[in-house]
Amino acid sequence: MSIVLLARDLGLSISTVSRALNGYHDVAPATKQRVLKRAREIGYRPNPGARRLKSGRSSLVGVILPAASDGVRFVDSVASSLLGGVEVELENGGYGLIATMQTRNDLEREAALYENFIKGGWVDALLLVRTRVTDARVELVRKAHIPFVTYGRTETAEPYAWVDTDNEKAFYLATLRQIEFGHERIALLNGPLEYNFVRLREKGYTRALAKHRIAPDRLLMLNGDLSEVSGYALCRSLLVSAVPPTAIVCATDAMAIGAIAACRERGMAVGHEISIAGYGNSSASGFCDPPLTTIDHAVFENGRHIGQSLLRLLRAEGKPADIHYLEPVVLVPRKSDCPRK
Amino acid sequence: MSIVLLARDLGLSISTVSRALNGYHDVAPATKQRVLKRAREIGYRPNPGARRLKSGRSSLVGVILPAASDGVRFVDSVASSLLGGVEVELENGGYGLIATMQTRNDLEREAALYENFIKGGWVDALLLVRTRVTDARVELVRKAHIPFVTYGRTETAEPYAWVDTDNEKAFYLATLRQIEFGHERIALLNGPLEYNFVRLREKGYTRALAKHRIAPDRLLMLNGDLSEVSGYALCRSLLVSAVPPTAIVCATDAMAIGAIAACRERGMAVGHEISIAGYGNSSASGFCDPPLTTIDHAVFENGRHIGQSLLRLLRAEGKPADIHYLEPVVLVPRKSDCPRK
DNA sequence: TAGGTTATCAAAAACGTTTTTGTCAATGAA
DNA sequence: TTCATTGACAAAAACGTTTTTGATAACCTA
Repeated sequence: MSIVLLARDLGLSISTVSRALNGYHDVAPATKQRVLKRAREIGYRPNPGARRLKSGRSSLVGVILPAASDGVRFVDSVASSLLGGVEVELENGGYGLIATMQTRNDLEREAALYENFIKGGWVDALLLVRTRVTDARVELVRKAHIPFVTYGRTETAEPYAWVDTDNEKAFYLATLRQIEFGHERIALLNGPLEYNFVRLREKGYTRALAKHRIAPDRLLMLNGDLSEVSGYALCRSLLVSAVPPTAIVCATDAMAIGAIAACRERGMAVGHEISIAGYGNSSASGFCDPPLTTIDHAVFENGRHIGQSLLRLLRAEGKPADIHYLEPVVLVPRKSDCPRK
Repeated sequence: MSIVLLARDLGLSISTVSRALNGYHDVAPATKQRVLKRAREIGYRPNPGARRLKSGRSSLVGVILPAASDGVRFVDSVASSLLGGVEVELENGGYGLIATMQTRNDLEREAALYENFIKGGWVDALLLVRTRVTDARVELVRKAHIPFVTYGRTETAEPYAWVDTDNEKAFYLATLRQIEFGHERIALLNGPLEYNFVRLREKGYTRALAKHRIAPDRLLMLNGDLSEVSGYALCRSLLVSAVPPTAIVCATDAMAIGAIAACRERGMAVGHEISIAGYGNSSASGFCDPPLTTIDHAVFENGRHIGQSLLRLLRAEGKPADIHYLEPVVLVPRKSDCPRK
């Protein structure tokens, strides 16, 4: 019964107080200031449940963070910066960010989880991360008529708002660098094919090969989860193959670090006898041996773009079809890759 | 107007439907089943705002994830597993977990953030992570009369519910191992002293030294943030000092990896000429060169304990003073540490 | 001066639940 | 038979907002 107390304290009606607080124009500037001041003094906080119930708005944006248990983590390295950026922008716009965890990676339960989260009515908009090539969530959320932006693109007919890193360019650059080093047998250690960014990286890789008329070799394009273990195992299998690659580009720095370990195990000098590149410019990438040539991209900035996009949608300042941002990437040359021997 | 539609559809009163849904005993078993069945068919979901408004319960537990920008990250490696465990347990108990981000590490703003989050009334209970030696949040949350459990302990007079990893034991073990290797000048690369786990690790370290009557040397106990960069810089400063250590125990695997890089730079063979140990058993720790001797602990299990503790508090099945869990740790010996030369 | 417009505030009706209180019949005990 | 008890449901009052609709006085304009 908080706004009534505030109103009583001020000798005003509840409605006037409410309208003053919400910036309506039919309240005198003087009283508006008086209300604002007293509200601050008294520490008044509108009950979000009541506000949500009446107005239908919660001033909250939601995100569901994918599972961590299956090795394909999101919460880890990237999310921290990304969500930080989102939060910073949303805060400026008077919105908050809440996240909930997705413990299992089960498509059936995923739909139910999103359904619950949306219909639950906790949030005014949604952020979708880790988009798949075909992603049922996009349709599900669209049907719920709730504004959303995706981090990463997906294949769908209808236009939607997205922010993405230029994965295709990243692997085009990384692969091109290996080709310019004289490599022809270049392996790609990629992630699970269901994810859209994995496809884009493959596309960038093959485009670079095509530019130099190198026929892509299916045996050199491997998929794992994004971890060190996976990078180690895949690289190991490559090294014992009939015609091993002379260069390897990896979908994550973690995979590259695993690959380096596999090479070391077989006595191959990475950065001399074999060329390896990673992706992400993780904090570890500069300190492994040899320091990793990798791709840097401004995740925090990306988060800010997402936040801004969400605000535009929430304020109906733009159509989803017009809201896109492709984050540039930059190659960070270090010592893990080298000219062909 | 959803429950009224359901009630009308069933030919029952709103109150009966509500009481059936909430498991009260003054509704006939037959009608209860009928209501439950129809509710499922129709996809009825009680409006959480209205429920919260009326009953004061939201069935949600909240956690505020500390800043990521200052290098002392939490969201990264640990939180992913921890929150996964929390979520799994809460789900069993009919509760959800929501998180919000703390973008800046400003104590003033932190208080306001917690105040807002609690008074906002979104959650029924709170999880506090990354506890400091003296932590104002604990008092703040206690005064708000909302159940909470901390991950990590703190110094406070009043009893509270906590779950913690045995940091003291971990560094006792790690240091003891170095002593048994014959080392006497053992450095400790620790985190920011404000955090309680940092103090506990220092305590374990000094206890091991004391056991073998080695006088602790303040010059060997360094503090940084938990990153590779920091580990690199601190190790570097140690190596150029008058009497460099022969062994280094680090507060994180990341720091250890940075330290290894510093040693490599000076041509020192880690695992032969110098002994280094990490903490956390991160996925990278097994793949760096040399593979890292480190401390493993079951973060996910820890999360489950937190979830269970929260449920006990929410159901008033226990007093905070009785709810404690100290997670055991185990040393994972690998190749980065070695006997003194 | 009369009529309409505007500025400022108030009254009251919602929003969708939960919970308190009440009703009514059936049951049991005396 | 009578009166208290119980079992199963319903009516209605909240919870704390926002929003629609009204009301009053002050201000214009002709």
